[in-house]
Amino acid sequence: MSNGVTTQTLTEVVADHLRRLIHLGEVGPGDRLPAERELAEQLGIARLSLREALKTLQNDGYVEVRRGARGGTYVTELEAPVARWRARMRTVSGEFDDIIDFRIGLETETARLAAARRTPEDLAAMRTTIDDLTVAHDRTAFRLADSRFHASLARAARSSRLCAAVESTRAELFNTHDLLPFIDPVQESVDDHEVVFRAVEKGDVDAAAAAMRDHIEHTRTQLRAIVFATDPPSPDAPGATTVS
Amino acid sequence: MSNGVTTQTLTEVVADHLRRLIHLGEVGPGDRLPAERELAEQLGIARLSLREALKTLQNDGYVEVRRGARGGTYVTELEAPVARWRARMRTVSGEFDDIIDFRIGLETETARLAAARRTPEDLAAMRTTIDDLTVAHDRTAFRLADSRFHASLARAARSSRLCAAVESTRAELFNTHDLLPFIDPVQESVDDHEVVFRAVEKGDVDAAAAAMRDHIEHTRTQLRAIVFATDPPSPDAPGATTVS
DNA sequence: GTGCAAGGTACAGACCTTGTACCTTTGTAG
DNA sequence: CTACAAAGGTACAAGGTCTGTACCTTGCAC
Repeated sequence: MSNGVTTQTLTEVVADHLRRLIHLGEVGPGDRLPAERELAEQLGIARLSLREALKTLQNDGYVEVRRGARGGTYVTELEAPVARWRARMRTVSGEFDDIIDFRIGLETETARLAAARRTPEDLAAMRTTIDDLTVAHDRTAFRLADSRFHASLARAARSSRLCAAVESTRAELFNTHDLLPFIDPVQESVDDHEVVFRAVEKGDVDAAAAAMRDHIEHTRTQLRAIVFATDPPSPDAPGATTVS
Repeated sequence: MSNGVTTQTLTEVVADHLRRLIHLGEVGPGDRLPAERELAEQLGIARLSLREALKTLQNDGYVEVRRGARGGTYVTELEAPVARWRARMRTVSGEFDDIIDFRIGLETETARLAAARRTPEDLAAMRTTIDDLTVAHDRTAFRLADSRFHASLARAARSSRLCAAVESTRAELFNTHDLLPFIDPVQESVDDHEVVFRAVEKGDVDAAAAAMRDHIEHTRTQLRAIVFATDPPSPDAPGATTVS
């Protein structure tokens, strides 16, 4: 009738959770995570379970752990994970476009609903994230503001499922700005967000959906150029099957 | 920084898996599941784990278990789960529209991509499911054909994420045809599918998306009437907090 | 060089999952 | 009406996972 089912271990769940926070930019390179005991309590798990998850992230090159006073768990520059992600996008056929197509489905509808349902408070929240985006002076700040913009849009759409799915899907992509030196794509991206915002503000559902589609297609183009560049900035994997 | 994380037990995962098969119509009222030993092997789990999951489904009124020769696990008429689902949709504010909105986002994009990418084989597969739909003579057959239509569309869209998400979301709704005696909504539904199919066949992406949107809005209307009817066909729960 | 705030390690108890063996119920063939 | 076979029902021991608790080690700051 059907095939296998399995459970994840707590360690895996926690590792995924933390990885997602990093991918979404909630914590970025150089940041320190809370102390183990504290974080374990926040997550409602035993310290050992957390430690195992951190071990995984350490092996994957997401964090490094230092002992002693001023010790703790610090997010790395993410070179290794980015290289592995890039190798995977090149290797696994269709994966890249699959994610982008999915995002388009989710986010165009989100934009549409947001345009129909947004309150003045929603608009204010979105405005703030766009302002943050404009003044962002480094990758981490930019990425975080970007995530927050899409999240505030999803909140304005009043759809918890869209909200959750948008976030999950964003977490599957490293943001452009982790892959490139912090340069020109930025202005285009800021403009895109502005266009979406204006349409949502006006309450023009079709324009909002169209603007969002354009924005994500721009992202597709940018990312594709980086992922499939023949001149690779790859610090690690050659092109082989480093896929986990 | 964030809140709790947990794992599911195998029992929960298996129960969800089986519940989903029932919701999707892969097995319907009166059907018998494979014998415990056999099913456990298919799923790659111990018999005890499966038994615990079946116990859950039994308590929830999805299946009944009979002993002896000709014994086994049989899917019920689903009255209790449907009543509980209905109570929940009435009670949890916004849940109902949340699910429908999400479906619209997923399935309009699916239709759009399917129209752009479908091969002759895809069209043939879709045609088959529509034919099944037309000649379906009972709830179960209808529901299964309906699920299959949407699945074949998602396959034509060549997007594994959309495919998976469409299926998951469909599993969150009991199909209309479990909620009503088998009557008039059917013809409208068949026509809707036909319209979507024609647009996909023609390769008209906008028409396909629009047709799908209309179809799901029709479903919303139908379902809403049933869920929020003041004259309840409720065989079980009054209207109270039977929500699990 | 002492204090202290981290991470590192160890261990026992509770719970989950598995594999295996055996018992009970019940329809039906002979 | 008896015996068989095909199901579910029960029991148990071994191994894995998660938790709580206690204690050790490292290395910065004063």
